[in-house]
Amino acid sequence: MGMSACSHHHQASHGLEGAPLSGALEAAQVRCVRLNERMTPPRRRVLELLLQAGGPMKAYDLIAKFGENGAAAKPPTVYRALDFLSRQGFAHRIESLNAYMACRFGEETHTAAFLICGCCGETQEIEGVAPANLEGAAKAAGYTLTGVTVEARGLCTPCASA
Amino acid sequence: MGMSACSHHHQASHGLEGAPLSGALEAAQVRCVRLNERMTPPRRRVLELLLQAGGPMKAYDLIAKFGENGAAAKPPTVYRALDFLSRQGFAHRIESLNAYMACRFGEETHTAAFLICGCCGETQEIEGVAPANLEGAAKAAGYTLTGVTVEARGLCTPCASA
DNA sequence: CGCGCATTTGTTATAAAGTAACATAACTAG
DNA sequence: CTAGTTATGTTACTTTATAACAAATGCGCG
Repeated sequence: MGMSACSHHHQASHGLEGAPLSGALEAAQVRCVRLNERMTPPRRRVLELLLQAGGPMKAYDLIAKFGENGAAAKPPTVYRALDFLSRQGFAHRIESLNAYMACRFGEETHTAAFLICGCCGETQEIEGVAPANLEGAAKAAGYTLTGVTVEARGLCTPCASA
Repeated sequence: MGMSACSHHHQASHGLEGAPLSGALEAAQVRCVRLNERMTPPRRRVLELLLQAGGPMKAYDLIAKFGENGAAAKPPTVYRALDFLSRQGFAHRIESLNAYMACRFGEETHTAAFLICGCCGETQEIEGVAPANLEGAAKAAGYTLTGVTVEARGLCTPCASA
């Protein structure tokens, strides 16, 4: 759930802007065309906000920032865009934060895993940490796997040393 | 979030009752004494409901069932008990379901991992599936780990064959 | 083209999940 | 027994998310 109270606010921004931002949006667009999916204006706008943020965003912050001129969106507009972006792998829901984040990696379907600082909220998506033995345990229990969520809690360097 | 619609409702109950139930409650009580923690009536009651259910329960279902004679609890009563039970390892929050489940294992602190059927909701806690390389990835990113959540989605045997 | 179907969006309303804040009570150490 | 801490009771509210249905848009096809 929430962070522990933490007095030191560092939080490098990590967000995209300018050419990298439009490049990432363009790449998403291209990928949609290839997959026969539609990158519509609201979907594109939500992805843009996530890429600009460069970290986890709450749904209602997206809703508040959605409109170009300070106007908010209606909740379903943003939730539907988030559903789409998650289905296509452009974004992930971070369950333990009730937040959403642009996917850092390419289109290959990976096991999304996150390192979350419990103090400042800094969150990184990481690769290659699929749980060992999970396949075996699932098989033993008679489950066919469709996806795995890994969310690791910890302290980032600045928070640990403060 | 929710399950995919699914017409077949099997769901073996897995819940405790009678002697096994009171035994489990007694064991929790004993463990609390040893750790100098207090197994108070509301905490005990919430744990009892979780053990009886034998599977994930929503907070508001616990709230509704809390009172002995059909009376509901106030939300903070149950949420506080759930916080306590989670801290002590008697229960886990299942992030991707917004639900809570009694811990199936003993007191050793383990990485809680779950197999969740996306169709019928059947959920099992499993052991020994800590993510490979997570320690390394965390270290590389400068994180000190404090805990890990693993939630695997899939289809249980009845749902897969239906 | 223009008709029909599927997908997406707009909109209103409401459900579900969780917490803040503060008063009261119960344990526990001295 | 009294002061401090921990837990509970209670009211009110915030945050998060979805249902339901109407309007619009895109898209294949005759």
